[in-house]
Amino acid sequence: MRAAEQLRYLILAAQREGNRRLTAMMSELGVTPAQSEALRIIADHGPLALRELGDMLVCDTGTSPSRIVDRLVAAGFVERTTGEHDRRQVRLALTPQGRDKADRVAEVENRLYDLIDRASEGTDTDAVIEFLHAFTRQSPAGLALANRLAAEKG
Amino acid sequence: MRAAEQLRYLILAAQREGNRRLTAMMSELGVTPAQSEALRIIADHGPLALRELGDMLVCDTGTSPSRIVDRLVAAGFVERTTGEHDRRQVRLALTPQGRDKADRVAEVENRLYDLIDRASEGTDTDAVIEFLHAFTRQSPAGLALANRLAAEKG
DNA sequence: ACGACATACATGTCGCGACATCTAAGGAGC
DNA sequence: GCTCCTTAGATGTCGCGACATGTATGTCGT
Repeated sequence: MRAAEQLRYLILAAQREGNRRLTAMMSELGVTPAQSEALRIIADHGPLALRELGDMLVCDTGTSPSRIVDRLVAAGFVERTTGEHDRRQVRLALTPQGRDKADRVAEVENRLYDLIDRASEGTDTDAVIEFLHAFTRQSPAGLALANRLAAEKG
Repeated sequence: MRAAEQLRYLILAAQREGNRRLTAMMSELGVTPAQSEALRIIADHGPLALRELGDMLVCDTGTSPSRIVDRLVAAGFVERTTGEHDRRQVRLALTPQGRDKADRVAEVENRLYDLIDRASEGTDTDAVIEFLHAFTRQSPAGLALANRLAAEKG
């Protein structure tokens, strides 16, 4: 089997396994991984337009994440408001319950990251990060992550 | 941002981007990435039971891949036959068109792997493979890949 | 002011992908 | 032979994830 083929399937397998675990961990909060990602972005980056959220979501990079937000609104975590200056826009803000849920999501995420840290002991993660970064540069999902990192610094 | 978090999103982004490209490349053959994977496994590992196929699929590792096979049967690429000795089983075999399609899929895959090789020039892919392998060991998707590698050697 | 174009978002569709549940068929112990 | 248990597969459900399309709103050129 070509190295590239192995790489392809390993990346797929790693994503699946990570998502499987995260799904299990997040289910105790009643949210899915995709919902948790959106929740955390809204929590961290304040009231946002749907487009701005979409620009930071690694999942659902294609179209606007209307339907993920639908569920967050239905669950009472997010409030949709029509933009004041631009009536096309939608402003997304967390409700008090949403803020609370986002905090709990952050805790669960940290548990996941601890797991990842433990699993990657002894390996040069920086090299892996560098490699994957080069791989995803220019891709929608890669740009979403870059946007998130940029916003974190600014 | 924690390294583990970056790793998490980079793996997600890499999978998404890879799938996006593969979808585009496979669409000229009228098959999806998941269908192409199943097609190639049946082509390489002869008549198979559905369970055996499931044990080698990195995608759809959960339940049996009945529905992916449904579409391959509907497209005329795969033939479902009830097992002779065990009437619960289903034997999956390629039709002549399926064999032809599998060959074309293999060509497209090689084009993808060439792209990956070119994109990973100058990086130590073996280290990345080692890392991801450790990461997916014991996971369903990881085991599926291991099964495939084992069958390749045997 | 108005028409062409662009942008923000919603919505329809399709194929997964994970989970739960159901049915049929086989096998083991008695 | 009969019950209990396991296994193989099919099927229902839900939430994505990618794509295409539709609609309302804003903007720009003239």
